[in-house]
Amino acid sequence: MVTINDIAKEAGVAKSTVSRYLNNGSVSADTRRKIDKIIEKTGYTPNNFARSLKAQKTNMIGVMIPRLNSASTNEVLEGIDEMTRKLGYQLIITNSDQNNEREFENIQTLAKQKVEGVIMFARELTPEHIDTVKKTGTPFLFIGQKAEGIHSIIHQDYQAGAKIGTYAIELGHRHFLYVGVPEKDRAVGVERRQGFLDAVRPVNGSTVEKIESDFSRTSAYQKALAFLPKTEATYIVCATDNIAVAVLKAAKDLGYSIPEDFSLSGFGGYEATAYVSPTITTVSYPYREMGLEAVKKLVRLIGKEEVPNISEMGNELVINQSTAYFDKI
Amino acid sequence: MVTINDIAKEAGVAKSTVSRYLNNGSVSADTRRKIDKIIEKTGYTPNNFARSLKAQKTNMIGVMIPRLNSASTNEVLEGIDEMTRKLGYQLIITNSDQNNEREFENIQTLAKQKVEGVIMFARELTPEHIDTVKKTGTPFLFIGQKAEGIHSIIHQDYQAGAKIGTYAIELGHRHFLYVGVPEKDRAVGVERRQGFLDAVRPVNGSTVEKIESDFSRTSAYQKALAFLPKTEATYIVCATDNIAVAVLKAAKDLGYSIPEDFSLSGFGGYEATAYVSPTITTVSYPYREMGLEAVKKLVRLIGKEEVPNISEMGNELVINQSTAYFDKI
DNA sequence: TGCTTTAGAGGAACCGGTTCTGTTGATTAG
DNA sequence: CTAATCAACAGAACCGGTTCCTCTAAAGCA
Repeated sequence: MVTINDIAKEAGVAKSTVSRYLNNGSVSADTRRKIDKIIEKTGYTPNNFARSLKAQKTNMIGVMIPRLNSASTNEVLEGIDEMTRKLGYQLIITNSDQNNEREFENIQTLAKQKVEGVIMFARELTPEHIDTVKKTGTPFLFIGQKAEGIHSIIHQDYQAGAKIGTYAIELGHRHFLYVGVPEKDRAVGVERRQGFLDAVRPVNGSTVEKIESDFSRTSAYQKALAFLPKTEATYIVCATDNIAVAVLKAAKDLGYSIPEDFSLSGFGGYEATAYVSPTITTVSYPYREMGLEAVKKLVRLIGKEEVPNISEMGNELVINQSTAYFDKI
Repeated sequence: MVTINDIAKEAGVAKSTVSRYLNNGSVSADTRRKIDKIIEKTGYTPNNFARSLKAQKTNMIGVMIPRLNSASTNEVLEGIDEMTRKLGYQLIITNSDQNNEREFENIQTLAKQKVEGVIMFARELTPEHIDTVKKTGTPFLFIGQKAEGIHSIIHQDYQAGAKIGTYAIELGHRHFLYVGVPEKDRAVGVERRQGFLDAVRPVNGSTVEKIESDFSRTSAYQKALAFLPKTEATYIVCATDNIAVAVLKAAKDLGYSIPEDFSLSGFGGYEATAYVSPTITTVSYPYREMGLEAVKKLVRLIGKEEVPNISEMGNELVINQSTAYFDKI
């Protein structure tokens, strides 16, 4: 590897001069030209490690995601990437594969890497998570879940659930099937559902059947195949767009028509909902903006500025073809 | 920040002792206990930079992707992530947003970061790319495209195209519409198409109309809306699954039935093709395996082992519901 | 008991940069 | 003409680790 010493030696100057050349200036035109040429020739690039070591600043931000193949995660990531670059930071992305052990590991790894802050896509949050995070002393920002004493940025999941509930009731539906996800994910598994339930329950004669899937399409598809024939629901609420796409597919494969036999909706606002037939009604979340906000907020945290503990992102009901009036009342 | 010096001072030992404690051993049980306690108390984590600086080894691998919201990229990334972790490396992911300038920038950034090797998802490859890469002196591996003098791992795109061509001819189709992507992406834009054309052209009376989209669904959807009504084709070949999903949607919106009015196929084997109706015939690519292979190959390159210049991954025709015999001959 | 071996620890050098201090020769002000 | 100023550069210290060399005291051996 070519180092600053090699450059200095070859140019016949002190390495401090080369360093000055690389940074602020105060180098004569003559020396400048000499160094220029040698760097060009050798293809020298300064070692960022050595730099960071002295500067006590790594300019790196860590991101921890639960899995790589999630549309929502990737949209947030795009936002993070954009803002990160804009603010002059470098991203280190680690994947935990939805595995708690690997999350702990990754928190450690990022700490060793001396990233200046970490954005973590939270799923299930155990006390051990909170503990590990606090021990690092590194600024942390959770995305998607809130936790005592740690800054976070979340969706208004309860409100999103309520929007769907209210909308479905307005359409005249009274019998619902809720395809949910495990409660370990509080935001999606509990709050989103609760918002829906609270909007629907007060209405006379309403019923809600519940089944639980995970976040994968295969699981939702299987559950739907088994459950659709025996439900009395006229409206199927899916906890995510992915689940909705899978349930739609299952319904079609069983010979049902959407929205004639069932109305159907998801949450998220993924592109996929617009490229199936019928297009799926959903609540659209501002993923990209969330990524932008997350980085801005983290950077303020790094700079030890005052930042509100919890930020919430809004969302918006998007009515598509998969939902219709229940006119057989 | 807590450093090894702080630990040493507090324990009343030399920092070399603490270092030995952290690494190989040769520390008395007594001292070990003392240091143990202090590290626990202070939450000390060794600074990887300082370590790398001395060790001349960063244990980092850089990955450069063109965009974050691509299903195929993410599947390859999963494979990369898995193998990377297995072999004890740390991933730095940079996104170039399909922008050449940013690719050059990122190559520089990764070089400064002193990653031990880089896996780059190649799109358009200009001489400047090759040049920039070679100048870094860092081991590089291209995914998806080959380039003179740089190692790469690619799909058998020509063969994949030929598979679709042969299959469509067997079904009795003679008139084709090829929805392609720009030729700047040689693998997808040229070779995949050429494989198809070479399989189809020799057949008597066959015709191929061509339109060009980009990799986005919106673009493909718009083009299809305009073009489907006037084509004489009975089989639509889409250069990617994403395009196929969009064309399917457009066809439905125009009132066509698939495969009754048109047969339709894609390339890639994304999950999405299985969750639309009808399911889409495609060629399935081993993305995850490609990621695994890529890291293995790169690590061999880093270790200066002999590695074949180009590795090819196979692929497999997956027949689904979107293609049918053309029986009106 | 005396000599050799070895475990455990300290000290210094080193990795590749940045930055502070000091020196020198030329330029400018008085 | 002398004193003050300044640009340009050299040299040394430092960042937080690792590692090599050296020293000492205890253990092993004859």
